[in-house]
Amino acid sequence: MAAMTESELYDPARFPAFAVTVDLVVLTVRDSRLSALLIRRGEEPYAGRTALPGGFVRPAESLGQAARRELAEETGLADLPVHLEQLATYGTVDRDPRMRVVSVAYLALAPDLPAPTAGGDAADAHWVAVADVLPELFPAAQNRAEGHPPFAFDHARILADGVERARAKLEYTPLAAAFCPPEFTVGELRRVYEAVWGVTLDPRNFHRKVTGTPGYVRPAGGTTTRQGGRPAQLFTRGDVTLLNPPMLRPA
Amino acid sequence: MAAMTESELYDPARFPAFAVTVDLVVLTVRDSRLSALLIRRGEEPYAGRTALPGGFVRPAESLGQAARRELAEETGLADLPVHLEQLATYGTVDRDPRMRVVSVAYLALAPDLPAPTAGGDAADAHWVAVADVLPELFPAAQNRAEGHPPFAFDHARILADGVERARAKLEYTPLAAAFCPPEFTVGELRRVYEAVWGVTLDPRNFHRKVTGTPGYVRPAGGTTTRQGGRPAQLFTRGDVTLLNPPMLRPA
DNA sequence: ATCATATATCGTCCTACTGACGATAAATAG
DNA sequence: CTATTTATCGTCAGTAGGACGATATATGAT
Repeated sequence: MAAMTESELYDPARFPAFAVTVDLVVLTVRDSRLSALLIRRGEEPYAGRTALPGGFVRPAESLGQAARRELAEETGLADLPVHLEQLATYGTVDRDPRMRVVSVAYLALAPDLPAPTAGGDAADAHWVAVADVLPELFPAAQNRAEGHPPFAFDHARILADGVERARAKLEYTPLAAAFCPPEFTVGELRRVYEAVWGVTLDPRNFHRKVTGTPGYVRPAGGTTTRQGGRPAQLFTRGDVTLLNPPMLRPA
Repeated sequence: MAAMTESELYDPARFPAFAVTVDLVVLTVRDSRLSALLIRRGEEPYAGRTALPGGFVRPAESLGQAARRELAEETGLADLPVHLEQLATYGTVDRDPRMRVVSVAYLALAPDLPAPTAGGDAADAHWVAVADVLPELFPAAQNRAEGHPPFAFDHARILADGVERARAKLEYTPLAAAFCPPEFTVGELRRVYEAVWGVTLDPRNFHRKVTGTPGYVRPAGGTTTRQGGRPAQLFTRGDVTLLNPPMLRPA
């Protein structure tokens, strides 16, 4: 039995080839709303449907390299300080009607970009508020229950998985700062949590929590009045990778 | 540009095929030690090296189905009540010298099995204490620093990633019970945490924590004296999927 | 039988963290 | 000049968690 399994392993004819793609869940916070970078498909299958940016992995690049390349192509900006991590891999038999495709999804968290869709391939990419396309992820908001356009492939699930991953990571890592510019205020950081989690947080307790968690943020020296009201101190990202104690989502 | 990308997408000749495999990180707790199911490779490449069980994904099965099939083949026991979840996907260009292989790793958590390696393909599979092959994951133990056999491919990293996933999941999910038989004692559950995290926990505080977390465990009615000492109450798994409050690893 | 030992379980004390919320500071809008 | 907005500091009570004492009930040794 074991020998037969080994012979099967090494016989490429018995194990047909797969196409491998990367799909990107690129999230940002715009106007206090969690938003995703989405495209509209121009060709079959699923022509006209909303989809995640992505593409085939090339023979000479690793999965992570493919994800970074696609990200640079779709956002039109290379070498961005965006956080990129693998999300999950999707390999249902008939998720693509043309051939057997295994898709490795990546999650990217970006600050609100100055030129969101400037580049070439990014011509048809645009930011969409997640609450408008997946309202079930924001039960607190009054869901207008509008019929939003269906997604291509299993991209609705991938996007939902990416949002859930981001929500979980905000709890115990300092990744919320990845949604902010290099210098940010406590209020801006709080609005990130509120947008991603779909909740409202007490500004006073949040301020105490952030400034009291060692290594989360470091004073940058200046102040700003970007948001109106009393000027707020500017901070930069700290150096910890794990928040202790963690930020807890309200039950 | 966008049109050219689309034409690339649909031209199978320009995007060569990948082989797709699943690799399994199967963990259990035996004799109070975290152990993994490992095999010894019989053929090149990496003949003689230690490796994770796994194999090629078949054309008609999904990734999860392939993982369950391999698990059944390797453990020799089908329909086991083991927890199985996707871990991560590894796709470095030259991780396999024969061809371009993308491997989707799965994490399985099992109670100590009565017949660990009974089945056919499982002839050369055996349980190995993780601390013996990856001592750097257990800095608290006095590392005997023995040269352990090197792993095939990138399986050392995959195993390490699986252990780290398991460690994290014990904190905020009731998955520790997946290492226990259907009925277990608080002490047995504590030894799971101690084995996986590589720490010692205060039995009194642990008992208070577990019995005080709503939905984690439910009294089964009987008692047992499996471990010697005063008889302990038996419990079964509760119905929550998220522990609140979570079990916290000692800093 | 008695004692040593091992495990299980309950309780106490103290500190840290958190949620609810009052109060003050400093900008802008009218 | 006043209302409004955002930022920041404090207070207070309830909860959770680490350290650890005390007791209960089994097995194994003498």
